[in-house]
Amino acid sequence: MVRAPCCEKMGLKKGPWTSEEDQILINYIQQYGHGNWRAPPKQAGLLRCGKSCRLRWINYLRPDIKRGNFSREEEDAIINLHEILGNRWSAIAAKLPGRTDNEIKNVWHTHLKKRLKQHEATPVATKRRSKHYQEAKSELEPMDFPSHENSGSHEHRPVSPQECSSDMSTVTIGDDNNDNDTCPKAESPVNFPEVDEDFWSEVLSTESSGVVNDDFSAVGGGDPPLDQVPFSPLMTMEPVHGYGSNMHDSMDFWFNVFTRAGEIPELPDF
DNA sequence: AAGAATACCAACCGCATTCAA
DNA sequence: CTTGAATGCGGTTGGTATTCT
Repeated sequence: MVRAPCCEKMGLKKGPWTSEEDQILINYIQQYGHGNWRAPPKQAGLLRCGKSCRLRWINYLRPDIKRGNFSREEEDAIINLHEILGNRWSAIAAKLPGRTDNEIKNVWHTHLKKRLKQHEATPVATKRRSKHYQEAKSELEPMDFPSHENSGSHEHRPVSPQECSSDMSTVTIGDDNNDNDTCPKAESPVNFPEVDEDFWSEVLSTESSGVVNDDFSAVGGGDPPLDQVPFSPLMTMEPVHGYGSNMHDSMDFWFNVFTRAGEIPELPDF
C-alpha cells in the first residue's frame, strides 16, 4: 500500500556498514532496545534508514547470531523445512537457532539448490525420499482430488502459502472461480504448520545421542563426523509421533492427507 | 602472473501486512 | 472505514573473494 520513504530521497547512507556505524547501533539497541526502528537513526545520529538498521541488526549484529559455515545437519534441516514451508525463509530461520532468514536464503541459493539438483543431499535420505515420492505420486495419480479436479497436469505436492496466494486467510474449498489455483483449499482459516519452538533443542539433544548439542555446536568443537550422524534431526522422528521412521515418511503422510482431504490440517509438531 | 569465470554474501528494493490515528 | 506510517518478508543485486584457464 504505502512504501516507507526511500533512503536516497532522505539523504541517508546506503551500502556496507562501517564498524563505527555498527558500534553506534549496538550501543543504541543495548541501551534502548529495538521497539521502534525509526528511532535509532534519529536518536543515535546514524545516517541510515530504520529499515537498514533493522536489517543490519537482525542479520549481523544480533548477539545470538551464529556465524560460520552451516553444518550438515543444518543444511539437511533447511532442505526438509523448505520441503514443508517453501520459500518462507523467516519461518525456516525460526527453527534454526542463531541463523537468519537472509543467511538461510543465501545458503539455499548458493549450495542447497545445487546439491538437490545433483542428488547429493543426504544420500540415504534423498534416495528414500525420492522413492517415497515416486511411490506416493504414482499411487495418488489416478485419484480424484477435490481441489485439483481441473489441474490434471499439475504435480501433486505440498504448496507453500506464497505459491498459493498472498492471502492465506481467505482460501476456501472448491472455489470454482479459479480453476488454475493448485492450492489445497479450506473453508476455515488455514493454520499453516507451526513447528514447536522447542523442537530443535529437544530433538537435537535427544536424537543425536549427545553428538550435537542444542545450538548445533559439536561437542568438542567442530561439526560431528558425518558417520556419527546418520540422519538429520528431522529424519529420526519415530519416537516423536510414530508414523514411519523419518521425516519424509511423515511428510508423505501429511502430503497424502493434504491432497486427499483437499485442505490443510493442523499438523503435529514435527 | 593475469584475466575470466564463478561463488559467496551483505545489503537493497519493493510488496504485503499490521496497526494506530 | 480510510489512510498512512512502520515493520516484516522474499527476491534480487552488486561487490568481493576465490578458483579456474
